[in-house]
Amino acid sequence: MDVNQPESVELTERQRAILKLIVQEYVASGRPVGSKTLTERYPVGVSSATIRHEMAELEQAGFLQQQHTSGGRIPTDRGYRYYVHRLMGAPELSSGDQIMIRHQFRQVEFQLDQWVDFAASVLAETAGNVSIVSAPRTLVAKMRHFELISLQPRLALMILVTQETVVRQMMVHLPEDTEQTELSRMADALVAETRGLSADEIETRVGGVTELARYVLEQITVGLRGLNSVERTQIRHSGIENILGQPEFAGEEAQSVLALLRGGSILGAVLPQLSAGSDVQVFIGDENPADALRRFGVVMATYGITGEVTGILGVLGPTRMSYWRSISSVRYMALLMSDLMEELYSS
Amino acid sequence: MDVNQPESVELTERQRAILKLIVQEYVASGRPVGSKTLTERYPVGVSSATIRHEMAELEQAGFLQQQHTSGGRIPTDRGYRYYVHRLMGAPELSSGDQIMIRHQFRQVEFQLDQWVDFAASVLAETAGNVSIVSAPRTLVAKMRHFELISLQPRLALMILVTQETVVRQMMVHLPEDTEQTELSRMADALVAETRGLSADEIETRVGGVTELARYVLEQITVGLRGLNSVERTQIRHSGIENILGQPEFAGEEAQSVLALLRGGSILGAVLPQLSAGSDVQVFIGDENPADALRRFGVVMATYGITGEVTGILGVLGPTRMSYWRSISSVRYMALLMSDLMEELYSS
DNA sequence: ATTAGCACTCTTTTCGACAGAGTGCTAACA
DNA sequence: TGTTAGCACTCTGTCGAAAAGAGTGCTAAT
Repeated sequence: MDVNQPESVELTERQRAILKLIVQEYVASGRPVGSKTLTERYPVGVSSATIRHEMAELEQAGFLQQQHTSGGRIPTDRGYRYYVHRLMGAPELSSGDQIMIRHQFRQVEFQLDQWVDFAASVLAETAGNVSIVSAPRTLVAKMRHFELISLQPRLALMILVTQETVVRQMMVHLPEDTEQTELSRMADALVAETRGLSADEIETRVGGVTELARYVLEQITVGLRGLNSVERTQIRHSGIENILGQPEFAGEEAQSVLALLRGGSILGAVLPQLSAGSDVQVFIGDENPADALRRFGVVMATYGITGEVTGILGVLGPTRMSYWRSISSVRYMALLMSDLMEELYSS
Repeated sequence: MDVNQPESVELTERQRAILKLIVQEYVASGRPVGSKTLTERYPVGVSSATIRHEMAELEQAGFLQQQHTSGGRIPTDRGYRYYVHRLMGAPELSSGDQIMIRHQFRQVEFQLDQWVDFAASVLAETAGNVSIVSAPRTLVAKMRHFELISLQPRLALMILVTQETVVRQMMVHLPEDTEQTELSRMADALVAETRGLSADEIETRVGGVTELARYVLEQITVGLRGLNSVERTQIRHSGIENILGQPEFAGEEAQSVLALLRGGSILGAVLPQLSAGSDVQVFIGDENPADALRRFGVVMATYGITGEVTGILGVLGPTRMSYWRSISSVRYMALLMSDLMEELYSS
């Protein structure tokens, strides 16, 4: 277990049991849970008065909170945190689910883009939340191949393939009228010269011979840089429906999620906190750096091959969400995607 | 004006004025409109009783409907239809908006994919609804160029570029270990042979020499066919938040929209009705072929170059939506996208 | 043809009462 | 000393009646 910062305060065995039940009950029902329901619904060996007593202490310690004087208690962010860290148990997807998911991936076309899309939708499904997945990004994109295809005398389509087989296409306005044959010849020459180089290296090491070649090289560096700039990183998301049904996201709240996802600003909100390579990371409510996420729980992980290609993936839901489900799903999906990357890039 | 089927019934001048006001008022407020509010809010020259009388006739004629015995009237689908066809006036975006949009497009990278995305978001914004945009599709994709890039001895990345400069990448498992040089040589030869041909033509006319070449050709036909099969047509959408705030899409209704968009089934629901090349087409409530769209208004248009490349684009909203805004936005956007296609494909 | 007036219908809001759920505290109990 | 039963109290949610508001159809007068 390495699901973020530990919790120092010690609770009695019974308090922990009660906290656990409260979290689970609240996550399941969505309604604040009181001492009586707890004793009725679960075979705790004590009376409601005792539970009340313990609840009061848990509240004192900051694990529970009351929204109204009467009306049961709900976990605080800290309560969730304790639950996730100490009470929840090891989150692991059932092997049935694992096999099913892995099998589904085999059905999908062998292609990065599709994997990312698919991962987003599978993750949304298994975690029952909104999922977000970024396409993996290389630290430094390196040229593998490029093509120039003449469209008009002064317009060409440039197709750029990196070492990591990421393909990017862009239109290039040419400084002078140029024939396809000429373009092809130049491309061949430049490919030979720039293979395996990064944008920086191309810029310093390679001197263009003709003006045209210089211009094309410049475009290539632009293209390569574009591939590893964070701003351009695309985020796919899926499963907004999952979150929409829930009571806490009635009207306005729903819009805020949508806005978050559309602008792609989740990335900015979440990314700074993520340390690559570690296990699944969980941010609950206030723990989120971004204000907009204060009322959400975020479960993220990185995937890929450390030091080479990495992407992020995770889910986003109300603070009151099933962390067990989310964490197990995210963890497994990160593992799976890493495997796939390994497979794709082993060369 | 050519916004779909005309309406035969004749109304008096006053009835039309009243219908127009009712539609506008209802679209704006979302609440059924009664005779009194109408006389209070607008300078109609008659009393509420007269309005009531006329309303009763409009209801008889099928343009209005009452949800409850008391509580004002709302337009029927037919009422909207009449409004759109006869009362609304020519929908045209303000020239300011037009210039702004066109200018924004200049800022975007010169690339098809980006245009489609961008069109979706601009359209959602200006129409204030959910927008859907399909990438333009050629009737028959024709080969222009392809590349094979060796990844592993038996795995290559194939990049396929059509005459229309649509790029598709796919992984190809090779039947035997093959070197990059060998792949390149074969690709060059096959490109020369297949340039300008469609999948069908490639299949019949070109006989592969080696087993490998035959296999690659087969993959190419698969790739080309994939590009013009309807099922694969991707739909981008944008602006779900716009629709979410509205009262009619409180809980469950919202989910149905999401489901529609996610599955990509809107395409299937809308496409059959669309006749290419004509002006903007409007489907109001029951006029929609698909059951799922019965409570929506749909405004669609095709764009592109007739007979060569066409895509669709449009918006989707509650029946109670501003048709004027939607139609003018869709019309302008279709025009703009057609211009861009023209520019891209003029060669 | 229009309109003022009227009786009627329905929806929405408001308000009080009441049940339900939960709490804290205290006193008794083991 | 930890546990429990009991009690008074608080707050929420629901139910129903009453009132308000909006709209309608009809009729009779203009």
